[in-house]
Amino acid sequence: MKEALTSLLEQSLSNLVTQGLVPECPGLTPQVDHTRDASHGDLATNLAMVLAKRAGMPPRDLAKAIITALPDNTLIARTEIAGPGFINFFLNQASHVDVIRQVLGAGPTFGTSAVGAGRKVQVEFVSANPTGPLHVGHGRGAAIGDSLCRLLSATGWTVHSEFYYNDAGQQITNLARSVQARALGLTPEDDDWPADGYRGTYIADLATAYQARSTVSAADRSITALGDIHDLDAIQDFSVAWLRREQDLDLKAFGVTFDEYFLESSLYESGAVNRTVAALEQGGHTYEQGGALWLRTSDFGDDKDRVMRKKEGDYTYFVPDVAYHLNKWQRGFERVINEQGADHHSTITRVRAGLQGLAEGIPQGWPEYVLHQMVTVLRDGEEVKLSKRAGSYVTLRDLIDWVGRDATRFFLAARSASSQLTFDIDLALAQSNENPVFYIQYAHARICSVKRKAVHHEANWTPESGLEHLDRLVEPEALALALLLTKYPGVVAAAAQQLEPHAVANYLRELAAAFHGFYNAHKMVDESEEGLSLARLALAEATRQVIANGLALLGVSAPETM
RNA sequence: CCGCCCGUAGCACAACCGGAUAGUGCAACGGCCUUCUAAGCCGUAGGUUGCAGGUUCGAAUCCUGCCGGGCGGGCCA
Repeated sequence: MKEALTSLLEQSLSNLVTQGLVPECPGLTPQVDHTRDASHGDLATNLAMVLAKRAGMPPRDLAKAIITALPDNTLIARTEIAGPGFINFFLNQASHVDVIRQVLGAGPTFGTSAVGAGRKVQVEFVSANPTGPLHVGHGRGAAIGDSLCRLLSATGWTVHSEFYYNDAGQQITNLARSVQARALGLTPEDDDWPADGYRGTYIADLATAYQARSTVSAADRSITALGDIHDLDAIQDFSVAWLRREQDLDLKAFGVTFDEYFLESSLYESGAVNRTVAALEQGGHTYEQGGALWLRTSDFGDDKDRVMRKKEGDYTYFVPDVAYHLNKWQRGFERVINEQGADHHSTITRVRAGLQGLAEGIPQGWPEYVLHQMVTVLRDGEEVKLSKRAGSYVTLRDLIDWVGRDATRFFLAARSASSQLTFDIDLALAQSNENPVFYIQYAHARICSVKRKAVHHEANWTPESGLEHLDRLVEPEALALALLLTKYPGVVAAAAQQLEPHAVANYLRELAAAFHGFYNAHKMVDESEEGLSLARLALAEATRQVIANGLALLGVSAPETM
């Protein structure tokens, strides 16, 4: 609809240029927007105000000229010049309801597009190290990252989702020592407890499982415990697998899966880390100082240089990160999106600097990042700290258990990633039945109920048969609802393009409200009004389809009954 | 001291990337079920968009400076 009007305006413009009223403006596409207020029409453009200066005409006069130059069409009932020079378009009835036919025809694919053209994009998210259960922050990353995958896929990209984790390193050694200490009967309160040990109760469970010689299977590995509490390597291998399985269960409960799990250790084993360092040295981007090897990241926009290899000979964390991203590039991902917590934002400059130093032709802004701000968890009015070591943090599993999967996903994905987020446990509990997600799901279930009713009423009362009676839809509530449906493809396209899943959530809330209003104002199934009832059924079904499509993008279920 | 993010109604958040009278949910108040799901609808109340300037037809949005909050600025990850 927007596109149709934009094209009409472009024709009007070229007419005006021909007449010499307006200078040529290459690259200018008229901006058509949905209005906020129905009294401003269905759609509006600010074109006259944008062009007024260049045309040397008052905006309202120019608006009049633009309208006069519009080609004949069947879409617009009337136009209006308003305020400082807006042109408001009032669509005719047929233009409003035509979308119903489109939605029913396209079904689950309504709103999808092919802008990605099948190109490869990799989305890395969660990437928690296997040292504890997933916390709320990981949950936010999972909700946003998974939704991004769905959005990109819906807009024609070939999406590869990936989870990267460190299965060796110092943190993992601490983990193994902690489990060993538990197995030896120590508790975090004892003096002999490892200095940087993990204190959570899951460590005790892990120690018990290890000593019981349990077998655990995670998404990417399976192992049986040896049970020898003096074999630190064995404890470490088992612990990693055990925690990977815990995280898998959390993600599964959250409805999130990955195409690939990538191990940091593999970058060392394959020699990729060493090759990366060698390439950076050859490129002349490194120097030695104080016994350490430094990378001149300041040549690439960092405010100071960074250590790559410590005095002791170990690499710092961002070196394997650079090697990892080179690997992504070599796998052919022209586009890579990393979704991670904002506390890691300083790695962006370093990783990009390292990649530039490799001179592999990697674009400067590659990879892209979506950073989500921290989640603050309130309980009893007090902040619960998200400390992995403390073991007292709120886990993703806790949230799912308390408020349910759908509400948790919606809550975490329905807000802009760049905003800090307060997750008030008590509020979430108290409002679990009044969460916005239920409002949307309820609209879906209601429509399903109406359809059941209609089918029982008369054999031929199906939404599809309503397509012949769309001219019966004339009430403001019906037309407003139909107009909202036309916005959906644009919402999906914008959300995918801007990497903002929360736009879909906001739209769905708006759509559900429009439906609830329509439902309450008009009887859907009325035996004395067959044509009208059928038309309303068609509109309801189109609404249901869009709600289902939108909820799917957020990974939220669309129940048929509630 | 420097960098990134943020500041919108009592609370949690939106605002189609510069548009018209700043919205939604919760909380508060008043109505609506003998009829399709009341997890709903209709209405009332609630705001100097942190503060002060600037840019322009037009600013919550862009620029500058303050104030306040979060996260970074480790040879930690």
